[in-house]
Amino acid sequence: MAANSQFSMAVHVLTMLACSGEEKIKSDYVAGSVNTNPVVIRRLLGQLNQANLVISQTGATGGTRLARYPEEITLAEIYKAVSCGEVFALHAKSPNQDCPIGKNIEAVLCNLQKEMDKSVDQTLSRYTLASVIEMVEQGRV
Amino acid sequence: MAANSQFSMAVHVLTMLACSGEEKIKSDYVAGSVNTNPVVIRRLLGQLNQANLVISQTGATGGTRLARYPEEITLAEIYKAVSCGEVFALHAKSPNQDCPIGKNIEAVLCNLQKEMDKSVDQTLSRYTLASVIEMVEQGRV
DNA sequence: TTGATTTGTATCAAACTAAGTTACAAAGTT
DNA sequence: AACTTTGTAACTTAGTTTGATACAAATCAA
Repeated sequence: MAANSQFSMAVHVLTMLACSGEEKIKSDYVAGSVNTNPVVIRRLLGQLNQANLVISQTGATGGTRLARYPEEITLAEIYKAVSCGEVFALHAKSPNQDCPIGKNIEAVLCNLQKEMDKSVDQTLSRYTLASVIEMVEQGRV
Repeated sequence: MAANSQFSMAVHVLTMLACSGEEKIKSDYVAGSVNTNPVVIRRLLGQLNQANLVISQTGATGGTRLARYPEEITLAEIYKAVSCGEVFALHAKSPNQDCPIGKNIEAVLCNLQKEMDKSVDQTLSRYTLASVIEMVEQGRV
């Protein structure tokens, strides 16, 4: 399965917004840097808006800017905003409940899933948008 | 995007094999418990076979059994065997290289990706198939 | 007020992926 | 030789993602 690339795009877009400070940026401009369609960007910004990460404005001088300072936005928040928030999925179809393993495995996996999500969250919480900008500016790898 | 459910299925299948000890199990039987098609199971077992987690045999008395003891198989190995091994994907299309952010963001994300993968690996390494069986048997949640 | 611009969203098509199904060759047992 | 099971190819179906077009609603400037 192809992993979600929306998170990468979101970090990219938010980094651009962060670098523009208070100035509002247009979806057309962002689309140019991300190399995609403006509507794709607006859809993504819609999700980030719902998560209170950005503020958008319609109209002639409209556009989008960050809702908070880059130091106050962690990558964990961004991940939560655009991902299903699950590293792996539980069974699509429920297992056969007559099988003793099938009956109990789901609960075990569900707990494991929660633990994984916590682990991912902790790792991503160590970074803020500000730290990403630093790395990008320094060309550090 | 929908996360991969193959890992869940793999853990389920391997738990069944573990509970059967040395006895070989047929894909038809497994399919019944997982509630899917035998060919789907055989495809999955093919991946697990390539990762040296199971051993299969064709023929009238054929089937599949674990290649190692359940204590020696970690969930991290299973995850690696059936997943792309990436929590999130990098940009599908490469960003615009004329943009200073687009130019450097990929390297930063790539490093972050590696760190995430390591974090996931560490968490899953704490569990073996044997510990999963314990949890399933105890109906512990 | 009018015209221009931009977001937000609906709708559609194309591309891709995953899952399920059928079919059958190859391997192994009796 | 007859039977069973895996391994795999080929195809269909369903679901998701991406890209594109279109347009209403919001906002600003003249």
